[in-house]
Amino acid sequence: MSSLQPVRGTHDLMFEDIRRHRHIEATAFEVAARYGYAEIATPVFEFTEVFSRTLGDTSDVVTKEMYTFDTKGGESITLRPEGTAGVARAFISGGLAQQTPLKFFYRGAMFRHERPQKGRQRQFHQVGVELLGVESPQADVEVIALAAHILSSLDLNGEITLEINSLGDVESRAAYREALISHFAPHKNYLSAENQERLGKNPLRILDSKTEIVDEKLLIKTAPKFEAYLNEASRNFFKAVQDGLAALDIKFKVNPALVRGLDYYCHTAFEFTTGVLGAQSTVLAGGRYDGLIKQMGGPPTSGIGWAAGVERLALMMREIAPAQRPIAIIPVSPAEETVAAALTHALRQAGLTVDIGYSGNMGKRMKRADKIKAAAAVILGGDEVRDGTATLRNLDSGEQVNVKQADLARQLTAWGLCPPSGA
RNA sequence: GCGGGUGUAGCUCAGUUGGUCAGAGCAUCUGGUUGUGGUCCAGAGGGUCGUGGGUUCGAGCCCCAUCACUCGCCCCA
Repeated sequence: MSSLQPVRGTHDLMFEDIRRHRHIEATAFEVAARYGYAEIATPVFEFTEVFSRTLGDTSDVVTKEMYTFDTKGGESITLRPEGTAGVARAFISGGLAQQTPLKFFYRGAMFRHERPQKGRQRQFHQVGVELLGVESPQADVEVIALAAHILSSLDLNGEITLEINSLGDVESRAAYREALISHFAPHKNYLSAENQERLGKNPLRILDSKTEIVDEKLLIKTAPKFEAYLNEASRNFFKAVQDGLAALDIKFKVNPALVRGLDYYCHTAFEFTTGVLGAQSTVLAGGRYDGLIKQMGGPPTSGIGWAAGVERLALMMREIAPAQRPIAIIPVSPAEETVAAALTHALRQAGLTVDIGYSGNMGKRMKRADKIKAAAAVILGGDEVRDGTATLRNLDSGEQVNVKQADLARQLTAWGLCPPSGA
């Protein structure tokens, strides 16, 4: 193994890649801000129990995918595998219960020791939101609407569909769990080893397993439906969410197999998926977690949120051009380099994007200007320096004029090449 | 974690049954054009064939291991 390779499952982001990431994060934040969400940045690592307590011991994320290590002080800390636990911890340790409702947006790197694949890395990035302290189904609607709004703002290549489901409240879920167990337990032998294990820990998860075995398929297909076990309150809640989405003209499909394993999830679960990313089809997912903050030791507080995978969205995005084409300053000979440097500085101060090369004759510098897609070249030779002028060449049209150095910005504006200066 | 596939120049890839097979295009650099780019022409540089072993007279090609990527499972964003 070469030590000069990046660690497995990690990536350097540059050029087009990082432009896409920035664009996704900026768009997500901009739209979220319109909905009243404020940014929160929690630490990249937390005490291990922040995650182990919230994600539970049945979750693969906790049981085998976390980057956990001991500090010199003997504390166990973990690189965050997801964003919600950190926000919930911040809510508790900051005593924010007095300030609900709270709307948070976050972005950043997450870490999971999974087997890498396209759209699945060990260090990856998410943007996400959490809405804390609102019990009403209106919160679910808003959070889903925000997600849909962001996704449509990104102009993605490929269809994205929204699926939702209800996990009901505690009572409904307990009843359904019992029903599933009594449905599957007598035919346990038809289930795969994985599903037999789930039967004990997490019977809901059996519903969304992909199996090829006919008998198992049939068994899953004939399982009782959650709908029948939702109590009235849960049913009303789910209906309110669906009505709310319909009122906003947001298309969705109810998918009874869409489940969450952890106990603190309740009511709404939703996923935005695409067919263009292979096995990594989920692009954004979330749900309601009314039990989470209490389970972590805070005051009972309802919450709902989602997270989206930046890498996955980036894979679906069209090309992002660099923000601004530069102006290239080109001294004809070394004698003009000092003046050229001063002019470069002045134009940058005036708010222009200016590039100057550091070597080569004029022909090479022109080539470089072309390669970096400069909009115009400012040519400074002996004559120009003597007269306090510059030769300005429009690199798209080939048009070329001699102007006073002080008039450069004006001429660029006339050509439509000079963006409004920040000044 | 499990099961497949792939790995040759900076990039995209060709390399027939192991015996001039180390190549092409693009990119880069140089020159044609020492005050004018994008086109064109000519030329040049660049590869321990992912890495480490093994088989063989001989391995890019076969075998083993390993690393990375990739597809599916799993899990999830």
